[in-house]
Amino acid sequence: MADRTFRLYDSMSRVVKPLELLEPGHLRFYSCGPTVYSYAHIGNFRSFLTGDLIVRTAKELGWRVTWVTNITDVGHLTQDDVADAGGEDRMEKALHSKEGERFSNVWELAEYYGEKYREDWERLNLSEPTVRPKATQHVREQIVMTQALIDKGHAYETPTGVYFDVDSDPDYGKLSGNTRDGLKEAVRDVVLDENKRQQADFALWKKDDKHLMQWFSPWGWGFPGWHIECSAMARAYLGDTIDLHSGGEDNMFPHHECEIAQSEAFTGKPFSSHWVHTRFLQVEGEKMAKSKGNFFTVRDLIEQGFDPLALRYALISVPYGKPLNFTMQSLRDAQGNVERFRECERRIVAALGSMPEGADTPTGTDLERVAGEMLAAMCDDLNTSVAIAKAIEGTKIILRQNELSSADAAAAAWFLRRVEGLLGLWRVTPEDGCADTEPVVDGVTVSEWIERRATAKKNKDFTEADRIREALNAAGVELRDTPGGTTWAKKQV
RNA sequence: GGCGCCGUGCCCAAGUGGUUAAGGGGAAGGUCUGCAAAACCUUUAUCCAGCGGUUCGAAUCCGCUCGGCGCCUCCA
Repeated sequence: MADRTFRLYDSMSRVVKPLELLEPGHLRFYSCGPTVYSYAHIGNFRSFLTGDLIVRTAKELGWRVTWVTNITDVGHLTQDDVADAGGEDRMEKALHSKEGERFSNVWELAEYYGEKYREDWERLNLSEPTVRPKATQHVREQIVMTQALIDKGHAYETPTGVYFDVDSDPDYGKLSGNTRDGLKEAVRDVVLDENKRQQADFALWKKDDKHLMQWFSPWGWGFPGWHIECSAMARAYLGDTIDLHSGGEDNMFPHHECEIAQSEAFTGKPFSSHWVHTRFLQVEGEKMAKSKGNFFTVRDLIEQGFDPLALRYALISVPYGKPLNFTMQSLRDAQGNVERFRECERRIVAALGSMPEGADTPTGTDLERVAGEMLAAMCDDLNTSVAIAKAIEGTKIILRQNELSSADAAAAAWFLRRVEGLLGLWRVTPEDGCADTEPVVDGVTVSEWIERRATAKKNKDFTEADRIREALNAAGVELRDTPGGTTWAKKQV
């Protein structure tokens, strides 16, 4: 397994190529995280899930992974509007919105949404990053880097801020394909400013002593430019050159382009060996937008009763490099499939009493083969469609047998753990298991009801048996008669 | 205006030069069952928007036409 190559599309060279590590067996990876001014939506998470899947695949390959994904808790310009120095940024805008009324300041607002973001992250079963730095905790590094860029002649100060001099970087535009000539039009964080040398020059520091979040710097009170935070944090935790950097497709320009310019001008070394960008998702064939009424946050869908793992399934069912058409139907389709993994778990537990640990020697050669194909699919530019198909093929092999032998159950458990590790579409039911606490219906436990129903059935009292089944069903408990007896499961949406 | 993507069965969707075009949903039939549910099995595209070309050979490459979408601006 260790000799497998992990191939990913690289946006810089525009070709699928093996992920090459600076230090063999150790992936250093930075993913752009969200600006926490609101609840994260499913599009945000499609992009974060790409990072998660890369990390999972790398770990299945036995690599050590240092994964940094930031939280941007500083607001940035919503428009290229320098005339109005008190103009709102995204954080301020959120604070002044109806949603934001309950917060007393932007710091509280950022803290709140950052916390909610981590909750969604956990519910969608993303792996924990090694570090999750906040931009506000690294302002000092950003100031140091900005000062150094001035010293090296790559940046200059104006009455409104400090700007990166795009002309000082002959490679500027190498990621996005944008040329300086093509950048006559203003872009994000490219501020209209008479004092700038070039329209395309972008802000490293904005002078603003009225901004709600401000820090003191060699250039007075103000706040850092958006791009510099990622350059500073990536370097702080991962070093001058990293193996891989990811983000949404919209990050390619200007954000990542500017990060490359800053970091490489600062260190004189290549910034990242590999770039991965996740395509946007659409909803019912259209761009997801609040104005279109097809805008979904993760928590909306979960509160509507959808299984978080089904949402995860739907969001990773199409490879990251293609647009994903998210539909309610696809979410319902996903539900039954994540349930299959749980059904496998029930069969295993029924056969062994619990999920066995350390069953690394599968007796099921079929399962071993399928797991290998599943990993191979992920190594092939994260072909999640094929990997999921393989996971399902595995469940069929397991569920085909009505009762598992203990050897087969051990193999099945091993396979489930591969699905868990690589795709995250199944997770062990928690021990303390509030999730699986036995429901009590009308003051009687489900197992007691099952016994009463068995008695009724034995006495051919099918009316009573069906009445019990219906009552439990109405209470959200589904009964399943198997050759080995009756089991139950909570009904899914 | 600049750049780019997509069009595969009823729906979602993998496959991008060569055996029988993955997988999921749905539908139909079957096994099991008192009935149901769950699970499993079987069936469901001689064909990949249309037209033309390259090739021994194309859903996969090239051109055109039609249709849908995205980025370039806050956005993952």
